Amino acid sequence: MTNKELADLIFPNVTKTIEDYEKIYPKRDLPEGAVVSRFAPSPTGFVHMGSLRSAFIAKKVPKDTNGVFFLRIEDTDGARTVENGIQGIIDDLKNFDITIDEGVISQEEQIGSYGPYIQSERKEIYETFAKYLIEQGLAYPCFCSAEEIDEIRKMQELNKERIGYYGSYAKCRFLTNEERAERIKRGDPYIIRLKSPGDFNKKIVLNDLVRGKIEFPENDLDIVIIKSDGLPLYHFAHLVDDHLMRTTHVIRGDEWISSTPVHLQLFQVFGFEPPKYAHLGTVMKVDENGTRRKLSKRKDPEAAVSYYHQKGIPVEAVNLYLMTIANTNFEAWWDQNPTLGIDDFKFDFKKMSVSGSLFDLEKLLNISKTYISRLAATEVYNRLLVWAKEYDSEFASILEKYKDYTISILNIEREQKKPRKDYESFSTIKNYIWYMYDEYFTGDLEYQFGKIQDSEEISRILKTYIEKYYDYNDDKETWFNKVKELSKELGYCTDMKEYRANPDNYPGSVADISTVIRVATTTSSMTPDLFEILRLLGKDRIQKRFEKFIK
RNA sequence: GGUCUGUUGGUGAAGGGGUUUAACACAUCACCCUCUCAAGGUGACAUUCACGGGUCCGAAUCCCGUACAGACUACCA
Repeated sequence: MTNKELADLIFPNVTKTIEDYEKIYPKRDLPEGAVVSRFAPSPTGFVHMGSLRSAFIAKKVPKDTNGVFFLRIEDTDGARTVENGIQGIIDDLKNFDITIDEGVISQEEQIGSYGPYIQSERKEIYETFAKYLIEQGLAYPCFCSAEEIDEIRKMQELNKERIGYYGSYAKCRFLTNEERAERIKRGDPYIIRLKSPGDFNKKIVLNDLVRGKIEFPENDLDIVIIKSDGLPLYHFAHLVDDHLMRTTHVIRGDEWISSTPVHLQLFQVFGFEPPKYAHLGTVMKVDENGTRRKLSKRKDPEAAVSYYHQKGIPVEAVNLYLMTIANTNFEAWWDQNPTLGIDDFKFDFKKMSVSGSLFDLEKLLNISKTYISRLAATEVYNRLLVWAKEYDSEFASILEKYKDYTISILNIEREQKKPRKDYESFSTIKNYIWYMYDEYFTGDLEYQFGKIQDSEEISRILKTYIEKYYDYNDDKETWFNKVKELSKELGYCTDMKEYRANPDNYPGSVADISTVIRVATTTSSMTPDLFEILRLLGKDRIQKRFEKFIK
């Protein structure tokens, strides 16, 4: 029995050939140096910070080179697939401004002419490639059961040999085509394995874009290419898809590095030019007990990309952070080119850290703070509103009701050379400005007075201030001079240097007087510029808030 | 067990044989500025690059070994 006959027996319905597919998916017509890259997750639901980082880089490189970035869904394992998993991935990518040129854009819809981009829809293509291999005698059906494989492994462990289906352990490799055909006809379950041409004693070199030259022994394992459910295994799907989709760069996590010899071999067997590989270090995190470990979707809320969306951390800030951990020279560049954005920066694989970087939420928040501080107040308002509409509808309605007022609040200490950096995310803004709204300034409030606690004294300060000194029309300088006059009248020190030198000579200073006014109007001793706050609040509200303390 | 990879301050890291007394950034601390806070400014923060050998006039940088960590070693991706 010939290999061709065996191949026809196994894949009777395959009518197309590899050549046919080469024509259907021709070489891409792209400018010199254009990179075609992809993000290829399993539909397990959410995108993890580490995957987002991969997706970010996989998108960035084509963007820099006028190439193509596509999204492929790797759903060949039913056990991993989650309901609405595809939608979850699409949403997460969308939320982080990772737009695709080709691929899956919704549960039902795909764009691009190199599809389908969902692996379960490509079964026929994989079969065509597998059939070719069988015809060439480069693949064979394997009838070994899970138990048999298990036994082989145990024996190998016992003999301290390399584990796997190879050499003389690859029992089904030695079956004749007649035996194979007979068992297939008999209905024995089987899978398809590659007849590996590799030699473990020979070396194969991978030129990784991030790590440089890595030497491996050749793969001599007869790996599974088609499972019993008829779907391909990752390695085989990668070969078929990335060849046909004309991927030039495979950018993926470094957990794949060990299987690259298999992938290289597969490309060699077909005579295809392999893509370039870039293996990215794992994103780590420090555990409670101080050890490093992979950022975990289960244990670390900050690992889920949706966390940032919920927190209202601007996408740009997350991207800026990803860029700083992706390319070590980005931060310095950004510092020198504050007006330029990520798009103006050219990514370089050589400027990547090889070992896994530690995920630093604090640094991300710092970047976020800086980013928000550089936005115009109206921009902050608009984005705050978008966030609030999704996560805090009560706040959203207040924001809408007092639009101009809110913008003025957000503008405090903003339009200056070094803007104030208070807000790390949209979700925290409310904590900083709630007291500006009467809707929130009700009920039992907790006032945190400073040095001056005596209620008689507080009453006296506020009463004198509002009756004698306060004038809505004062400018900032006049306003503060009046606070000083008030302090003087009540016996407090108006010169901070003098006060610090001789604190015992005074009951307190102008700072303490300011604090009383500040706390009475806001409950907090820590606020932005008090003059601005008083001006925005207006006399009526100030008076009303003072009443609580004036006897 | 095998195969790969990595290890520079609290963190991200630069530097790949000699102008590095190890850049820069985040964090921390101190001081300054200052009506509070934030911001900003100034300064402090690794006598040393996991450890042990070797090569060299000279090593964080090259070589060997050890330790530790991670990945892979599935009909998962």
